[in-house]
Amino acid sequence: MTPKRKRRNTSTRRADLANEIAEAIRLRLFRPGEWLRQIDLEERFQATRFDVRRALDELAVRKTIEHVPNRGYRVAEIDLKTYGEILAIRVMLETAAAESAAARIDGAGIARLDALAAQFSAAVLTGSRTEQSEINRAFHQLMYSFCGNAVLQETIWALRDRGRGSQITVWSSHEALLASDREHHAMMAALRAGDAAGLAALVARHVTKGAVPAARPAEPAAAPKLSA
Amino acid sequence: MTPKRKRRNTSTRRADLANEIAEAIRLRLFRPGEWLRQIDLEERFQATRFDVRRALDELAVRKTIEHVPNRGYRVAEIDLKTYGEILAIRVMLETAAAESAAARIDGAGIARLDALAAQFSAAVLTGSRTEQSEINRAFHQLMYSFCGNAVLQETIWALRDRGRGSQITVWSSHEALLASDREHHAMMAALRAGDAAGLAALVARHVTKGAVPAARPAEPAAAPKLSA
DNA sequence: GGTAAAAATATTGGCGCCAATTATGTTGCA
DNA sequence: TGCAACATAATTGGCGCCAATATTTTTACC
Repeated sequence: MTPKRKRRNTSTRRADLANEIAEAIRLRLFRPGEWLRQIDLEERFQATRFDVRRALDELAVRKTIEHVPNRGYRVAEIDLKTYGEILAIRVMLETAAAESAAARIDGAGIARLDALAAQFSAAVLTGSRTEQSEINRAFHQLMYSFCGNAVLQETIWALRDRGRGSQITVWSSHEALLASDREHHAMMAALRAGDAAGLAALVARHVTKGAVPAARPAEPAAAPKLSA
Repeated sequence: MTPKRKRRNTSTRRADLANEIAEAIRLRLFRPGEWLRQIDLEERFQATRFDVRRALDELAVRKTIEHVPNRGYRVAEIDLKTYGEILAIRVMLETAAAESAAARIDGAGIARLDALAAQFSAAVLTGSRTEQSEINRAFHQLMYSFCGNAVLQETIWALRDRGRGSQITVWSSHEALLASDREHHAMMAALRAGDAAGLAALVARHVTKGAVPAARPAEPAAAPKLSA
């Protein structure tokens, strides 16, 4: 097994490695609390130790992982309080982004979003959990991309990524998954009708209800409070 | 000039250096667009080159500075569009934080805030611009600290720091400075009355009006829009 | 056999060296 | 003098080495 490409462009490598690792964490290839050994990452991503360390540092700043001196880096585990805090902020930002998107999206955009909603519907039946997750991500990403505020989008995705390392089952049951799917189509209807307020309300519920603590899946979704 | 302390605790050094540099940028010791030469930073902060590079990397991730490969790092210059986008988000988050703080602050907290408001009033008359700025920062920091949402606070301050590298005069005139001072005291009145909605409205105006483009200082503050 | 000390192993992380790149200064030529 | 090509200096940044620290295994002793 000779190293296929020990060193490639070197400038793109550096920048993307952090995102590659972040994606692996999103896909649950590394679980919350798990240690990320530098040697393993070197091999898995065919990168130099130096680049690995840089990427880990970046992810630590982004709070995706946690750094323990002389122990290493591990996927961040966030407690329920912090998770609730993140949700509260997400509700504010995502409703705002959706409202703005409703006012700015055009026909072509709606068509593309529709396609993703349909893809999700299909994935609910046949796809894997990670497939569903990625399509869901793409749907919301595309929707918020019409809000016209790049910083707002960055902030939203930073928060979503940060909330990942929690003991939360995003779709705690198949019914929850179906509910998400229905809500996507309801959002599309609101978008087509130009009903910004309605869309915002849907998004608020979607964000809050989509993620239920794994321990108590039947808990009714509380009204979004600012503190957990 | 012998180096007083070339290496100190080494673990705190690393973590704090980024914040020290960030503070220097806040205080305008480095101006937007200015290059941060690693050798200079080494000497000024008595740190090793390695630590300097780490700190610069961190600030680049935080978007406080910008990295140009093979050129180095420079204080980020943000355009008016991005600045507007940041303001729009800040209005959302800071009004929410203020509203929550109003419901949770106690008498002792109000007293401490009052002290800072008084300090600001004094600094308006006698203090330097950076003094005013730091006291103002402390005032808002303390106020938001009562909101009960740590992530929200982090997010707010990340955005405030990020908006710093713009061609904006925060207090474009002495009148603007006086207005800020008056608004601080108005906020205190709202807090004492437990008027969360009133406080939120004040904060929204404060955030939006406090920062006026230097080029057109007389422009009336527009209603907060989501996109710039 | 169980526990504690000690050795061996594994992993992280500080740091210096120097190649690559860019900026600056100088020379030669029209 | 103005411009371009070249030489020189300054600066960044990749990377390997190995010391410091943590973890596991072995050994020794009760």
